[in-house]
Amino acid sequence: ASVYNALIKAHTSHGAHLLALILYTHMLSHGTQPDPFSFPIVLKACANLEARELGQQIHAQTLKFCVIVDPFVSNSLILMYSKFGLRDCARKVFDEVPTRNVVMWTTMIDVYTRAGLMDEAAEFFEKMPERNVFTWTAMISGHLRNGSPMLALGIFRAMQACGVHPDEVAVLGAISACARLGGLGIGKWAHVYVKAHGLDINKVSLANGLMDMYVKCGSLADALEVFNEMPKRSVVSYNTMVCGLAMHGKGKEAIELFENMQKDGFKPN
RNA sequence: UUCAGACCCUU
Repeated sequence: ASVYNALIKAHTSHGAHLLALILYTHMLSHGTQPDPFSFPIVLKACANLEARELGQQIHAQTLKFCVIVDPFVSNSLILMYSKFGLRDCARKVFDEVPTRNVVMWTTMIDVYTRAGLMDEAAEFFEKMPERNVFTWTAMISGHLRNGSPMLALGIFRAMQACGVHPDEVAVLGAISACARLGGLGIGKWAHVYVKAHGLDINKVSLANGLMDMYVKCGSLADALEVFNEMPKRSVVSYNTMVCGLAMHGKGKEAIELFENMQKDGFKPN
């Protein structure tokens, strides 16, 4: 099965989910049994294709072929059902797992925040035995999605108070909260934190987030500095800066940058 | 050989 798994995985990572599933059924019909490594790959493909019937069939197969409940498989089932919009099914899988790990708890929190059920998310957050940076960031992103940047910042602070070190995604959440609140002071602190802790500022989304924060907090000069120092830019980087210049009354500079963007080979979207 | 925060950050 491991040879098939590698092949199936190669297809899913290129977005060819349907081909992956065809390959999987080919494997079954040729007498090769799936192993616990097969299911997460193929369940994710079902989730992406919203293939509900097949997903349920494969759920049945996990019960048939797995002697013990594999945490990777359980989590993939929870994710798949939540993508189908079947929150109760996701919850049922979670409730029936004998030993839950931090990934499953975090997945459930994410499911609830996406549904706007922040009370349920908070309840899970408090109940769970251990939390890591993914868990904390899921709560931060959840509050941002649901229009509570103040609460997002509160969670970020609590995370640090608990001794969990923020990574790029966590800091980006805090930066995004600052942008919405106009909190230049904390935003600058976050920028310093990124530099001081060697977080990867070359991650385009992190630099984009910093630029956006500076623009919205009224510091165009800082935004331009981040932009100029970016080794790699995306079309979003240019959009952010063009809009930033325009919002700050620099119409001419905005148009110039818009033209430079096209010279750099970026097509306006 | 397999899972979670990032269909995110700009408009």
